[in-house]
Amino acid sequence: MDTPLHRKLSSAVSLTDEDVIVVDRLLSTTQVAPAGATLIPEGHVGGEAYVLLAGWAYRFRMFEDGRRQISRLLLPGDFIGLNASYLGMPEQSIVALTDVQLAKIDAKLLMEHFRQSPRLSLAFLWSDTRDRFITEERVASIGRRSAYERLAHVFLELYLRLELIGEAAEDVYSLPLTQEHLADLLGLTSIHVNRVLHRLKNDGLIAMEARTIRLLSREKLMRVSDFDPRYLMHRSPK
Amino acid sequence: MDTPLHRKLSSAVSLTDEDVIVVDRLLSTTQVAPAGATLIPEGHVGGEAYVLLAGWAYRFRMFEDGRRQISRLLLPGDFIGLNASYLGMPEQSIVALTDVQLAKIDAKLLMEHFRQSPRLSLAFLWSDTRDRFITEERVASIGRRSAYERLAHVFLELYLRLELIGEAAEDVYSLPLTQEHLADLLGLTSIHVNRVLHRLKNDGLIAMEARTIRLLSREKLMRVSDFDPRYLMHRSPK
DNA sequence: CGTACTATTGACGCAGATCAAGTTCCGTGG
DNA sequence: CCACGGAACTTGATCTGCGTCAATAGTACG
Repeated sequence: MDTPLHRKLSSAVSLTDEDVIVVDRLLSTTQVAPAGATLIPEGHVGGEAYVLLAGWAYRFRMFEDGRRQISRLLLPGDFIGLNASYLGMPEQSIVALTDVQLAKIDAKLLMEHFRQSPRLSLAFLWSDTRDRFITEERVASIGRRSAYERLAHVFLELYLRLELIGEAAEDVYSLPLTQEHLADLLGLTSIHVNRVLHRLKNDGLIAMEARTIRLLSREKLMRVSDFDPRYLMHRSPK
Repeated sequence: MDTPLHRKLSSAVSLTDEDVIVVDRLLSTTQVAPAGATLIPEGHVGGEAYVLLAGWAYRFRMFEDGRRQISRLLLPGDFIGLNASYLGMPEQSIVALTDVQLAKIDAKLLMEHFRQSPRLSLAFLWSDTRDRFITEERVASIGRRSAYERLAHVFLELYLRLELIGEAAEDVYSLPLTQEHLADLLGLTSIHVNRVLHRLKNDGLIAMEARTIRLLSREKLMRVSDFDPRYLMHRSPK
């Protein structure tokens, strides 16, 4: 098989055939949900864990007065609520951004497998650590980068993350985020995102049409945003 | 023994005597470093892993033009570079904020122990997940909270984290951060931190003298910052 | 073709940055 | 015990990136 999850895990470690079988079995019970569906409700305890097989989702913090901050974007191959489920701790809300396909996974059972396959547990540790690094780089973005730099940075990040799972190539990928999503992800308003997006286009850094983005100069985007790809823990970190 | 690490881990799971012995053995080789010392240099690969036994440290991202963002504050009982060490991946810089006492740990050996003690590995998974939630809440802070709210929030967070390890009680704790550290942690300038700190004092929310902070009204601080303690995954999440 | 998102554009305001001086606090050495 | 030097903290004046408010225009779908 050649799913996003397989690509992702085997980019980190060389899985044996047996590992692959274990992973496949994990993904056996699939289901779908439409865009906008709540996958994990706010504060839900001991909930289910999933692998996102197709489509995008996001995890967010909602404030009492309506402010919203997206804390993490979930792409195909990413885990949803795995740690919280296993620990029996509450999760933040997670909502489907597009129509999604999910595989429900049994967290306890998965942890059981880890005891048998060091490679598998290493791959998951890698995935977990990478998610954390992504969030820490987001802190750096929101805390210290300008709006222009933040957008440049996130478009590069998404390209590399999607490329890893075979969903981006030749500087082009499908971007289902609205300007409001981008704003909530980057700590901005959608109005400002709109203006800065135009600047990026005018400056010849990106082109967008119909939910598709093209990076016209990764080189310039990297320079602009002081992009250091090491945090993504991919193989050939430029 | 009753170290911060023991308190932290046993707050999550009930460790057996044997687990405690394993943990103790991990902490056998201790060393010290002065305030300002670099514990992990930028981009260092396959480095050492430590447990912070005493003192504070921080992990940060430095930009080419000198901007700095602290991505994580490390308190006694926290792990330093554990995942990165085990995975052989590069780490961000980590610097001692105060004089610190460290125990070098062997990441491979520790992972070995996990295979034998489910409780121990659960405790570490809890710690890891909690660190991630803390960072995600920081994203929410920097992205959507005002400077006033951010400071209120971080003072509550630090209180609860320190209380867990027995280093804060009765709304008072020692706060070795300078205003510049606070600024780099919260995505502000030290000048603005200074002004807002005065507002918090005038409003009767906190009092500070000689590197010690007193929370005069946790109630008000929580209201102001829309503080939801669940993300810290402590036992009695009020 | 209406209803409801989503994107766009302009005018204006403000939280927080920047610039520029001080001042206070300490640790250190004479 | 005091003088010195460098952090750390203050305070004021001014500027600006981004937010807020308001209105319009696409677009998508039922």
